[in-house]
Amino acid sequence: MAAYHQPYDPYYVCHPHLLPQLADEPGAINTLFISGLPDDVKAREIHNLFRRRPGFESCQLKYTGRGDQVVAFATFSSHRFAMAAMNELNGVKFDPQTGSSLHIEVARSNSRRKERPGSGPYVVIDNRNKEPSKSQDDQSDEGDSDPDEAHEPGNGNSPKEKDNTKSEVDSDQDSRAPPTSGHLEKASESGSGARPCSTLFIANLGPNCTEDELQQLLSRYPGFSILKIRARGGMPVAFADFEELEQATYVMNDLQGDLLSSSDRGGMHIEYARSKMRKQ
DNA sequence: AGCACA
Repeated sequence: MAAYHQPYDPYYVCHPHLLPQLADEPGAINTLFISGLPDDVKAREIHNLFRRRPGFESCQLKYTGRGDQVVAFATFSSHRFAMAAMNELNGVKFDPQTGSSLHIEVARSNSRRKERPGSGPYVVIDNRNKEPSKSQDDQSDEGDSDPDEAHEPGNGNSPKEKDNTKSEVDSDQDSRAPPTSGHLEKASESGSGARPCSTLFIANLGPNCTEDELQQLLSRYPGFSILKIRARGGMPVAFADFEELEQATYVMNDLQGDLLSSSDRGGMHIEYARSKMRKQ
């Protein structure tokens, strides 16, 4: 079926302002923190990565000054949109050459640094050691340093370092179907297609995955209660129950695509379980 | 793509 609005725009994904815009509770974070970027990443690349994601508002690239480390922030019009983008892009391979993959988390605080007409398309913050000879080389926008954002993100619970390897980033090619094509529906919590549940379903485990291995990993997260593994003849799958939905969601996002030492077929695939684990 | 326990 042809999209009766915008039939000819290959860049068309969907218009954020047409999507159901559930109001964020005050204080909701709508900014993502992106690390795992190659040190030669360009602001343009970050912009291209996010610009067609529903609800995208602005992004900025930041040279932290710690070595060549570069991080980025992307701001969306709502928390949900930010989560959707995070779920789609987290763990994605950003540079096929080096194999570096994106690590995306919710930022510690919202970016106040919106895209401003006067400041050019990309916001770049350069904290690299200012060599006397070399003035600010980038299109940095203003003088005030950045009091707003958080580098080492962490929602109070971020015990790990990752090495994911996942799908290819679709950054620039505009060939993606809109997640929502016009008609209203409860914005899906994305991530899994399933509806949110405080029990997680963990698949793509290797045949040698042990309950112990998963237990070790999961027990580092707040709210984790019970793990169950089923082999059911085929590959093992696991169910992990959490006290709160938010804690399950955090773990799903944090561990998505991660490799276990027993993994032999890629990283874990984590979704919300179809039903909450029965308390017993 | 794979979702159990009651």
